[in-house]
Amino acid sequence: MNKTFQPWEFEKRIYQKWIDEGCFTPKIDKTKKPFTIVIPPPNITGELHMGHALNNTLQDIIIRYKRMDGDCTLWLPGTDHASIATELKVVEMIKQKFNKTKAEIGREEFLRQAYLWKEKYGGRIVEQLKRLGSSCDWTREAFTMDERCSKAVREVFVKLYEKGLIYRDSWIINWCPSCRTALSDAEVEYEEQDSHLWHIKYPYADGKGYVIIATTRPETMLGDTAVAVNPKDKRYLDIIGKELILPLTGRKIPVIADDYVEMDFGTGALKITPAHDPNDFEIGLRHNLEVIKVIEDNGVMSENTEKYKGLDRYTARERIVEELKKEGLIEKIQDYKHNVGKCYRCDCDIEPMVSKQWFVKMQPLASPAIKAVREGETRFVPQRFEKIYFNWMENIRDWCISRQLWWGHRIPCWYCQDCGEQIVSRIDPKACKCGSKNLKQDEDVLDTWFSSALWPFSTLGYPDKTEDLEYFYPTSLLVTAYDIIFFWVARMIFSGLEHMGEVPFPEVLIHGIVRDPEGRKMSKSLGNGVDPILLIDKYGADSLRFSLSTGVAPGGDTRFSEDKMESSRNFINKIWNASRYVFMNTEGKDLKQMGAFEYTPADKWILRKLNGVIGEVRRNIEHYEIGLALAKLYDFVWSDFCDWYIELTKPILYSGDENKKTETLTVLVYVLKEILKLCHPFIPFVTEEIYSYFEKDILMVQKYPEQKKEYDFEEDFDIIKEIIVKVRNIRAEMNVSQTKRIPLYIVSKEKRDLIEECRLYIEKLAGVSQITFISDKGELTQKVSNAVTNHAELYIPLGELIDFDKEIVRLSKELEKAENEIQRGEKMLSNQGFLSKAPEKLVAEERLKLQKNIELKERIKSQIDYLK
RNA sequence: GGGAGCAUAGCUCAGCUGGGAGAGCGCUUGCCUUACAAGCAAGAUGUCAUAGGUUCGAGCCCUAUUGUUCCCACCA
Repeated sequence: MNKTFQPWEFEKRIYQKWIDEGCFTPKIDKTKKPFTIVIPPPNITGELHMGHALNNTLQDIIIRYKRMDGDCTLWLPGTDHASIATELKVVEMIKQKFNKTKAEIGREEFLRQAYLWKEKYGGRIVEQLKRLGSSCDWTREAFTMDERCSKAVREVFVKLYEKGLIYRDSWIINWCPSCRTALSDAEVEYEEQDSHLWHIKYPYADGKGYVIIATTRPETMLGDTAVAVNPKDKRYLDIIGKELILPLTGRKIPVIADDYVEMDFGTGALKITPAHDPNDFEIGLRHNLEVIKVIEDNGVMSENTEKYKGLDRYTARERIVEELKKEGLIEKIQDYKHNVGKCYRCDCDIEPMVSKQWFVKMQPLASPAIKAVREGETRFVPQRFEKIYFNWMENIRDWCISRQLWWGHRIPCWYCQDCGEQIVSRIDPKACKCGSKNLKQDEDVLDTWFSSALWPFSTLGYPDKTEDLEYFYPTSLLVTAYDIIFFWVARMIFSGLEHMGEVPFPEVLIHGIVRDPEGRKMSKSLGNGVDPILLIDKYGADSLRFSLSTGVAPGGDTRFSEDKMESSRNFINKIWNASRYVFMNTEGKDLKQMGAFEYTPADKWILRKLNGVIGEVRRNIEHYEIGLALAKLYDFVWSDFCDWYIELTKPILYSGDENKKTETLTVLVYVLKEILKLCHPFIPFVTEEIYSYFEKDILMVQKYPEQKKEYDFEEDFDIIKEIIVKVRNIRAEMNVSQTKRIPLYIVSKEKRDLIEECRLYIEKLAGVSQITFISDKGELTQKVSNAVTNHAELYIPLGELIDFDKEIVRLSKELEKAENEIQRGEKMLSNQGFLSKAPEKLVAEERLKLQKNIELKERIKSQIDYLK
């Protein structure tokens, strides 16, 4: 074994071994409990980022744990076609390669190029997931546009259409003028921007005066078809029903009354543009207003705007304001901050627009989905995210699912060019009812999230009743970041309920996002992102996994810094070297059976500790408290196993007693192997590699450690530890050289046997040359330094090294501590309320502590007197 | 406008059902001790944001306040 841990030497080899042995592929066994996780499919356009790394590390920890614990586990991987993101990439690629636009190259060729692109680059993220150690069943890898998933998409679309839950209509939608497609509400992000509130005069048609309206979007005025006021607004009561002249157009528009208008905002008069504002659109419907579209799909002014036609919407805004100023129709311009909708893919300003699109009717789907979570069929961890879910589901609007793109699932609807019939069908129709064969398929594709919503069952074979679907659905757990609860989690829940009649998973583990060392979100524009692959190259995948999962609590964000990578690597190196110590001492030796010999006090101590940590780690993982589990392992491995147990084995290994040596090595190897198993889900590569030095078998398929009753020893080895620490303490304070061995005198009545048995440990670990038991300090004739523990008084003759003043100061501090403790205990025990209401066990414990502290105090006091 | 989270050592954060404040990094001192200097040993460090309340007992529960981060809504 190398002196230091060198992950690049074995990570790829070990991953290949797991693959070759088929360790990731479950064998369906109906007598076993299935445990299934479907991966949140990364976009084929994506490069692995820290968010993916965190998400997949958590999934892998849980799935590896469940696999070792005996469940029939499936972690089903795959990728998402990411319709907008991929389309943008391919458009760019085509422009560079052929200097052609989408329209010029045509749909068929575009799709051919897109598939070529996908073949070339789409698999990259999958390779990156493998570097991380993800134990996905790659034989079941899915893609949202593969045959299986596409079949599910079409089935679901047709089913919902036939049920009347999918419809096509002209409605106000979010339009991205840059991506040139409609978007769902969830795909719009709002950002506060500095702007103005323009107050514009709209003259009465009868020529007497004007109404002033306030707007943030003057360019849309060309599409105004009314001005609305609140019916209760006394200022405007008499003008309701009057006509106004829309400036710059001369068109006549009415003044209408609608409750929606706030009286105390702006002027209390609101211009109504049904074609370009969602609220105005609703008002327009109520009042039957004309819809005049003034902005085109590409963000320029439409032909309805006459002389502004072809201008960009923001240029048009400036022109219009200028002209209004010229005509004296601008009352005032206020500075104003407001929220502007942005496209989540390209960051372009969203234009609300009336457009003919496909929608999913949400009400009937949302209600059961709300009920399911409310009744606990699906549980969010942590629970607070349920509120977010409810809030969204309860206020949901119909879901716009059509996208004016080519990369995606084409909408399975055909229009008869002769009779106008609309045919929605599972299979491509040959002819219309009217006999015409002149059919044209809808040009649009579906929202990417429409197919991801089906992921937990489409990947398992739906709509076919496959063995996988039968056995693995519903899945067991979903692990995802909180930022896609709406996009994905919520939609999977209602889709699962609707199409499978059952929630897709009983639990959702929500985690946070990875931030930079300053707590900022990692982003391309800030350039503060870190490439997980580079980190893996430098420190190894295990270090990255450890860094990401240490300190994570469900739902919490985590800050990442390279310092964490170093301390993670150091910990792994610690395990590596502890193993090296064990390996070097056991190589080629025959060991005994556990239980076939007498354990030393140190053995009993470590076995008991091991039992404790097994219980805690198991419980933490079951509750998805990954960070806590890891902290406990860290502490056990480093402090208990390495710092103490290994050191305690040295006196025995370096003694000449071959029999004892073999016994100690037996325990040492046993505990180490248990540690490797315990740590394996978190740091799979290094544990597997180390295990191979000891066993031929594969570690990842071993049984996860369980607590063993026979290791729950009654032991008081902590007394020995305390003696060792105290002696070391004196040595450090008295500046005794580390190599100098010193004699130790001990007064101990009740623990003398134990101390006697552990003599060797104390001598070796505390640098003691000889332990002598005495019955009273009066027996000592030399000048001694001393320390007191609860079970022993320690005396160390140090000759001239002793500084009595220093000693007295040190002991006085300890005396003070003991006195404080006594005070605290007396206060508690003199409290009637405590005595009568606190648990008996606790009261008894406090009594015992008090007793001990009083004894301790007396001993220290007598030491101080002795020194004076 | 509605909602949620967070506030604990110099920094990053744990602290599970209320019962003597913890870790890592950093810092001080001494050590290359035959697994490991990516290390060992011994240390120092806290008004648990503020003010009330519940309780025998509060970092933890309740109320208010302050600061901070985020999500949703979109009054033009």
